[in-house]
Amino acid sequence: MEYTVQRLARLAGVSTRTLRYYDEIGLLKPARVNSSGYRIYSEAEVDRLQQILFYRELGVSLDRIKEIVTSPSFDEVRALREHREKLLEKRRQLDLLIANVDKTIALKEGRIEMSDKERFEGFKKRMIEDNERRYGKEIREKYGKETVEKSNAKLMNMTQEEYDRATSLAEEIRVTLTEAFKTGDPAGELAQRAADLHRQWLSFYWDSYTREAHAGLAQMYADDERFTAYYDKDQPGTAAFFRDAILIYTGMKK
Amino acid sequence: MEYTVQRLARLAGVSTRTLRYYDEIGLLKPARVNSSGYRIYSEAEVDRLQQILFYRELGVSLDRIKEIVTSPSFDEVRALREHREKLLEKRRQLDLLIANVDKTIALKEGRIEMSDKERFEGFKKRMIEDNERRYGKEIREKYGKETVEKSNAKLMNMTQEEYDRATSLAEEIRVTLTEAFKTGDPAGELAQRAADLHRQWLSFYWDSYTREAHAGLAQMYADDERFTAYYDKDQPGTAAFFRDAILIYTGMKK
DNA sequence: GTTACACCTTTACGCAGCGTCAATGTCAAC
DNA sequence: GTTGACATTGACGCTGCGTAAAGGTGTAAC
Repeated sequence: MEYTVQRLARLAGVSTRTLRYYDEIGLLKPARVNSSGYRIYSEAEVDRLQQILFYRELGVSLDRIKEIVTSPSFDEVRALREHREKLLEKRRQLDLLIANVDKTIALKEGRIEMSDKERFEGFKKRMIEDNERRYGKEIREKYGKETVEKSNAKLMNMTQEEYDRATSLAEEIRVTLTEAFKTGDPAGELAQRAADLHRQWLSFYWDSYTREAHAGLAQMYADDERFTAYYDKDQPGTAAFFRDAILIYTGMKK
Repeated sequence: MEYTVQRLARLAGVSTRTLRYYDEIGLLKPARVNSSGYRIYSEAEVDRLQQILFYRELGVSLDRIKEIVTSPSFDEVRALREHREKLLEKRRQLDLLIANVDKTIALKEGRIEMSDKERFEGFKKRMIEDNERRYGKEIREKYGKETVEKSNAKLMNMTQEEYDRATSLAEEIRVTLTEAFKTGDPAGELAQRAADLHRQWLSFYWDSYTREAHAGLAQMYADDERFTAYYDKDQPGTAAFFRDAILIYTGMKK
């Protein structure tokens, strides 16, 4: 029995375009081509198409299907297992999305009044996500993956009291720094107090403190406009001043 | 504060290409364009971008996001709800896929020995699926959706005994028909017996038997090569002969 | 003043898996 | 000889950008 494209297409329940595409990508070539250029398929191609469609229904990519059906020694089970993993990952993503959509709907409707604790948890998570989005890749490159993960983990484990303490520390730093800047002396008492407060603040996020890392961070503050924008907001030059203060504090500069 | 593409891109953690694309599709246009054609964004655009990215993370399509962020009166909750439905549907599909992949892996590994009953159930299902794929659309058009659904439902409800009986009936038909064909007389005893057996066979699949439907099916058998291929395999002409026999049996032809 | 270099622009192909014209050739039947 | 069904290749479109390529700007350093 021989089939033209349309006959085979109807037999298998696919479109002729699909068959031509499969020919094009070398997934299913016709048994022969007649003198007018018509594609002629025979039984072997019917079987192969059935196999192809079987894997397609499982969501396997045509590329992968090609590997599977062309090499008879191909490890189908392994391929399927890997495919399964991908599907599971997709589902996890989907579940996350759905949960987030649900939460958003509930929030927009005002149905859920978040408790302080929940709000706090959500806030911490968002902070991490936000930080990730903004600086994640860069910081990971500079400080290594582990440092960042640990920092995030530490933040997630902070109690609200610790968090509040860290937040008020940040505010204290800002105030002290503003005053210190007016003295113009990064080695002065005020500037050094700001640097010390910053060390305390840091230890809320960092697992272990080293003067080198602290100095490195200070340098980054001054180099990166996204940080300087924050410190220089009221008094341009503050970021650089703060860097100098920390460099002196950590002993990296006289 | 004003931003060039790259600054805004870094701030929001997206690529410049993304921003230019959003400009292109009218999702996020810059506040203004300077004399050299540079895109200049300001605070309002930062906010809007944050909103866009928020919905993007929920998996909403850019088209939909556009609707949401452009018209302030847009019913966000409804949009989210619809989006949620789509996500759920996707997950259902995924779950099905995963289950099928699991089954396939187990089968290929030979881990599960299907019981006769399971094998039978699976076989019935496959038969229906196969029939669906091959003839579904066509038959639905000819006989109406209901007939087909009922037929499928009946098949699924058949016991194994009934199923075996139907299968052996089919074999009996084949044998009888082969002999009848040799007599060359579609009105003869053998041919009419074959037609009667076919009626019995049909009643396993059809909810209600009518001579008209039977005759119609016979006509289809002879017209459709996918059926004739089956009947004419050993003796070409058998399909037409069988049609004549049934037409006589049903009184549609003298 | 120019040279370097980072940053900007538009244009356009590529990705998966086909759907959907469009323009044109072939085959069997009336 | 003409219709009508079926075949062919070619090419664009869909989503959401990534990734060149080719060329203009901005600004700091020499």
